[in-house]
Amino acid sequence: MGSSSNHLKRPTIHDVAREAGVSKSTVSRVLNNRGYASPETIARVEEAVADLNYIPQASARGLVSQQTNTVGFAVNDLSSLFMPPLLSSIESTIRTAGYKMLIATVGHQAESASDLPLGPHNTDGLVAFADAYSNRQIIQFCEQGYPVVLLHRSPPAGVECPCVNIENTSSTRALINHLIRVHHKRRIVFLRGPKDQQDSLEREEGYRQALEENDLAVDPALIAVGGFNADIAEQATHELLDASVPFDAVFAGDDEAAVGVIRALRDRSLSVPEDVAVVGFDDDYRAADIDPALTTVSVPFDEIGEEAAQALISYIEHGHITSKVVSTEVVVRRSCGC
Amino acid sequence: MGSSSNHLKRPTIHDVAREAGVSKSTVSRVLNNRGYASPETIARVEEAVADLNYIPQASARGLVSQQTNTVGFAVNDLSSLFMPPLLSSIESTIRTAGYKMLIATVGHQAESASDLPLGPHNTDGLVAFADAYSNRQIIQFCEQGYPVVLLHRSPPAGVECPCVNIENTSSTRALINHLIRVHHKRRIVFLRGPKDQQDSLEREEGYRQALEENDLAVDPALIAVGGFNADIAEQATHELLDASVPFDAVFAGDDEAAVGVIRALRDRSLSVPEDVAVVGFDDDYRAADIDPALTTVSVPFDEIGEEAAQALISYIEHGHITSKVVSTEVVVRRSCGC
DNA sequence: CTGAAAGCGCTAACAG
DNA sequence: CTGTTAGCGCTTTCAG
Repeated sequence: MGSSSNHLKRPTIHDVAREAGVSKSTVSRVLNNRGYASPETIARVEEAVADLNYIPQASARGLVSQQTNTVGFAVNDLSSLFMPPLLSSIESTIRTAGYKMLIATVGHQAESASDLPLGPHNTDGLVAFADAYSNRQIIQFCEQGYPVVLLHRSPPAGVECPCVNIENTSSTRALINHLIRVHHKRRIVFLRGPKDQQDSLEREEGYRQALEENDLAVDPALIAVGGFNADIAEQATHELLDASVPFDAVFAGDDEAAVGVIRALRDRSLSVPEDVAVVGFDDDYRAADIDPALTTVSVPFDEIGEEAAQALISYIEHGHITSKVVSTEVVVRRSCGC
Repeated sequence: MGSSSNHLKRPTIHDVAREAGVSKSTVSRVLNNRGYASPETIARVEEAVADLNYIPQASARGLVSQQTNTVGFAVNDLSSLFMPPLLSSIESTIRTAGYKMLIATVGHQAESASDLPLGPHNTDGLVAFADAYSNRQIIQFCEQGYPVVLLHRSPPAGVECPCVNIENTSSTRALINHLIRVHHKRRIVFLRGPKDQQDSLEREEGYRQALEENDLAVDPALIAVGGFNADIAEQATHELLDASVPFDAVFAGDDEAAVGVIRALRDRSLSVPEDVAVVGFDDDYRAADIDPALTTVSVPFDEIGEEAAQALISYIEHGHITSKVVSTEVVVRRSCGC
């Protein structure tokens, strides 16, 4: 491997030292401005650095300092629509703090340890999205004292670990209440997200609470799986229709799924919101522009990303462990009937 | 920095060697399966590795091997809607090839070299999106023999460098021809993307060619800046309307801008496509679901990402330099009048 | 088949 | 204020 054509050897600190007529340690000192150095020495070193176009090698620094100045971001799927704001805010926050960002999609399976994609061997800490890492792995990280911040999930029992979550239950309750009280919907479908995902569980809880509050029974026939995914939700909607389960509204679990539900409904010549109201969760990029404009719950992904990144940095640098639940808010548009 | 609570020291190769009763070199050999080792030695080492939960430290490996097994992806903006498929395909391709992915947004300004976010000091190569890096920097990378693959842009004059681009001109020409020939549009606005961006330039060229082909003059009053951005495009549309420039169609430059154009038109009580046809470029996530469904040009971002990643890997590992133009295709929906 | 020894590029005491 | 001296954890000749 690594046999490209013309590899000009990159200059080392030694070359800079020679060029500037000083020792390596002096060069190191001025580069990290640690300790004093005479103004003219500094100038000579800086000139040599510029001349040779010298940049210190990250692995050499990392080896001696035992820090990578890199943080990881582990996700299950990079292609979700809320990733752009999330990634963008995390990246900019950690960059401002002087770190680099290593990204990996983690399949929850490849945990043969030997090829852990992100961990203490290559990062100073990481943000773990939802169920990218297993409980076992998270516990192990915590016990090792390796900084991890959980995103969209809570710590496993018994470990203390910073996390940032969103408010799911009460906003879902408000959303469903709107459907029931304002639009007089009675048979509301709920589409679950991926199995055991905390957001999905909490949204289901909000759904149940709203029904209860209004003395509506929870009909198991109205609960299906949308997987936070348009295709799965589209399919699920068709199945509900095929089974002749009567319903007058759908809470799709998230916006992605809502798009699938709307497609299926249209396909069956049902109109939204007249025949069936559809609501989502996330208020993603497209929510305001699709037809009909989607009633949903807005989630400030950029704020979440910034909080998570900030929490990680403060954990890494000061050992502070801080958690946060960011609030969300119902956004009423046309798809609910308004 | 780095003073978290309870840092249990991670095991080193030395600990594994002691635990397994062999030397460090033997452990290294079995871990990288280089050279022979007796089956029982292998077993003992593997057991020790598992027991101690040992993972080799990336910087130590990198220092000695002079490879990081990491590639960079440099973008100007992580929050674009085509990032998810692009990131996802790049990440999965390079992960399959055994690399990690370091991501950075590069502001084209912070090139004080000393803090180059991605470069030979921390990666084995990188994919550079559009104008994330300046010509000067790209040339320097090439001269150093540092592998760079350009995405959505061509190499600066004089350097040879793999790149993957999309077909802009002919698909734009086809798109505009459709507006002219099928829908009899005569005054078609073109909204430029970011200054000097190659995609924007090529799309403008396609626009001009189509007009010429149909003996229509290019009216400078119909060319404005949409910046590949909804807000800017919305604003630009309002300005055109305010200036009473007559037009019957808009090619927004990309889908993002098209959404902004549609918003502005609606705001002025103009109907799309009846009063004004609107077309975009990219066929992003929302294009099919907005109102009206957007006529656009579909761009296979996942294919592009995979090609770029593949090109980079083959450059890094074999020194092969291969370029590619991926083809795009007009997708006719409702917003053009169909 | 395995161990000893050297060194990757850098930083961090410690003297001067 | 600056140079000398040790390593950081790992891979890799080179002997055995």
